[in-house]
Amino acid sequence: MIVSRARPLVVGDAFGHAACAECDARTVSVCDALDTADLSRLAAVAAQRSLEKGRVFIEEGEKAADFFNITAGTVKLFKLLPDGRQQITGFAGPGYFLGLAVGETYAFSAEAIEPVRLCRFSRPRLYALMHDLPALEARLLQTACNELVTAQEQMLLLGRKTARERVASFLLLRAAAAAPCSHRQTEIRLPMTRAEIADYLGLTIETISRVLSRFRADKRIDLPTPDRVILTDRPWLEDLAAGNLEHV
Amino acid sequence: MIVSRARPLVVGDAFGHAACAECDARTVSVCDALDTADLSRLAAVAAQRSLEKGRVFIEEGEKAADFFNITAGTVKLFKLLPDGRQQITGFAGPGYFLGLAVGETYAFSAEAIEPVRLCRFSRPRLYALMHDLPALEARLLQTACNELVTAQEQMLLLGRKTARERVASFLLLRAAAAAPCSHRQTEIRLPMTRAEIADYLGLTIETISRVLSRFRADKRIDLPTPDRVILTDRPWLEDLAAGNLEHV
DNA sequence: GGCCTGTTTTGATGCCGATCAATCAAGCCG
DNA sequence: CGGCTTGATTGATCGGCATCAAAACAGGCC
Repeated sequence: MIVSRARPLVVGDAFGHAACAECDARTVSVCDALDTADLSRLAAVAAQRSLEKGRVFIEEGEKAADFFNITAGTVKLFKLLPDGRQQITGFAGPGYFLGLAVGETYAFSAEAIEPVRLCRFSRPRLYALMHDLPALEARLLQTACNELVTAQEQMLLLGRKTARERVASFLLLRAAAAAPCSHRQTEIRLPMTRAEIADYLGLTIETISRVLSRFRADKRIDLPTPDRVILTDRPWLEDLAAGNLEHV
Repeated sequence: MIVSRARPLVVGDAFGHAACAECDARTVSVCDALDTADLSRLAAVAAQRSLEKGRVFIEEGEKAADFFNITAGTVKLFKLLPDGRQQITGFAGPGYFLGLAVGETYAFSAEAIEPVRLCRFSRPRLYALMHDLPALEARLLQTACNELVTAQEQMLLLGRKTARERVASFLLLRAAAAAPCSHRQTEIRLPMTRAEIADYLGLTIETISRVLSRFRADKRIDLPTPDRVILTDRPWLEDLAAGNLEHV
């Protein structure tokens, strides 16, 4: 449930740019790399869309025709095996740039797990713009490197961490993702279901639930509702996530 | 054991460029994106090095001062947990561009698992060059996207595939990596130990060995020596790796 | 050859997390 | 209110891979 915040009415100097001026994701997205004039050019090739929860808007193997920039809500990025096994490779919130694909087709699928708003860019148009705006290309490279680092961290988690370490890492990751909004908060919101957490961490629903219950019993976290978590012992969680404990 | 091939003596038109002309990795690396004139500029900021087996030349957390381009041999990229658990995030052979790091520090370590030759670029110099040569920057973005796709595939493997599926995927990946050299070969060489395969696939040495033995008993592969594998039933391996079997 | 060292293979056992299954809590709607 | 649905929690049991242990093998060296 995204709070639909009241937005100030802004009269833009260019079509589309008005939307950028009031965009919540403006300062944390690739758009931040551009000055006002160039942002207008970017906005000119963008189209805004709203997606209801559950909507799949990228399908693995489809022709990669568009890039996306999330401005509100959360999406999951995932890959499937023929028998239905699912691996979620990441959750993308406001500011996330999406669609960096090699070759002609998407390598993953994407689904809105909440109501989502996003900007859509046609691939050839964005490429053309990249050619003109080195700052944009540099920013995308930077974004890709960030993702790469995140992906490597996730491989360590999936390949070598225990269930408890994975869940601790996940909670801290969520806290970090929410941090830019209001610093040092101990309470986090989980917009995804247990099944989605499980598919992200390479575990099962039951294991997620059990580990969270155990954390609560040990007074490391609190769970007022299933989708709200309060980190009551963050140092301990950090040690666990880093692999410093695991004899406890 | 890399075969040290005899190289033709070439007189380059610029210092360093001579080395490029005789470089085995030239056509499959980022260097391929540049024309002769620009390649000279790239070569001018490069330094060649040889590394013995076992040499760690990038350490996670260290200041990211250099980029590297492998020209011969194989290196492993990995992350460690404090208690020694290791996750290998990838193996890099000739042509691989290395060091794409966000921020100031490397996010992973790198070690030569064979005798290695590589080109080293100082980070600020390469950045400066990127500014001048859009083709280079575009190529690096492309490289980063490729890595991202590979990383996502690996997350699926680590999070959701069984031990047998992982090993099958690994063998096919090795075959594909060797393919550019001589197409459709059924024999592959494994320059890494069982321990390294295990740390790459999120398994143990024993499991790797057992699965390979089982594959051989089932006449899916042959193992003339521990580091040479012949894929005798590639279609079956492909089905298994894709997750289409696993009732067998 | 014979010894040494490190890797791979094979075997016996155990445990963590998966699976199967039941209960619980929270909407939603008639 | 009660029946229905969906997601979360808790319990009982199982199995795949890890762990522990030992044997087989290979290469290097004298």
